[in-house]
Amino acid sequence: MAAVTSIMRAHQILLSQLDTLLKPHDLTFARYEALVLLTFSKTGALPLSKIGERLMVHPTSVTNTVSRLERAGLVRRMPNPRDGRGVLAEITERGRETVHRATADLMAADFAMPMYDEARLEQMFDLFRTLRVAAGDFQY
Amino acid sequence: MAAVTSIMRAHQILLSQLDTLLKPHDLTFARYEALVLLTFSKTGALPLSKIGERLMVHPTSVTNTVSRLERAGLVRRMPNPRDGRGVLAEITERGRETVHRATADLMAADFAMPMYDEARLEQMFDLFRTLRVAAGDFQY
DNA sequence: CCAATTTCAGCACCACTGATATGG
DNA sequence: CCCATATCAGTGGTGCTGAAATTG
Repeated sequence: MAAVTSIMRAHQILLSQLDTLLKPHDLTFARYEALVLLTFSKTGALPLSKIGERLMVHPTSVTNTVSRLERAGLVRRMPNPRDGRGVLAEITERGRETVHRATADLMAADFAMPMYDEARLEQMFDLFRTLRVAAGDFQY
Repeated sequence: MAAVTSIMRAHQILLSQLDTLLKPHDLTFARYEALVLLTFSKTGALPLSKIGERLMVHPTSVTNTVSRLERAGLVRRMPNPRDGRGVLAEITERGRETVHRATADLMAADFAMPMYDEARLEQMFDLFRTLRVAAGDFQY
């Protein structure tokens, strides 16, 4: 139980600090994650379904997130040429610039975790890998 | 960054499973935490301000949480005899029964973390202690 | 007079359900 | 016909701000 509340509290603290760092860029962490995902894709565009799968968020939440990013001009919707049912979210030039600046800010703040060295960060990642695999995250 | 998203994902998975376990008891994890805090206090009653401090939640959120618990009959509001400005939230008998049943369910499910042994849970707690101390949690 | 406690109205965000249109 | 994709409307939960009433 102590471990559980520990995760809850850590998440709460982290998210709050990250959102504060991202606020000047008009981003929340959820939106930032979506943008980063797009920058890491080859063509800068992904079907909404893929985004939801990778970030483990509900389809309606993806629609909402993409709509907000689109209103901010960081992403644009495109019909999926390989599936008439689908929609692609494509990152715009402004989106790339924004993600670049935001990432610089986050890195300057050590992603709000300046108190850990590389070894401990890796330890943390490894610990949670077990949980995430059990929950079906990491679906390669 | 991988460590950060790792925490985010783990939290998301955990909270979802915990809330599913708590749903039959008409509780969310936030409300469960508040109830547990009350059962652990000597008199079964605490000022709202103390609850907010311990759980690190905003004063208005405490008001909201307590109101929901009160509507469910698990808690009742009392004037604070030692501070005319304050309000005490006192757990009711039904509240104690509910928390007891809910805790039994959570323990039966190993708090949604059956994949970890004691050593790893402790390791997790210790890792996050650093972050929480830095953020002013653990204000003894 | 200032500070602390609590409440309220209101807003943003996220998760979800249920229903719907469209296409594979 | 069934399934997948995406959207919309609506609900519940949480987190905050700003303002107010009450009391120390």
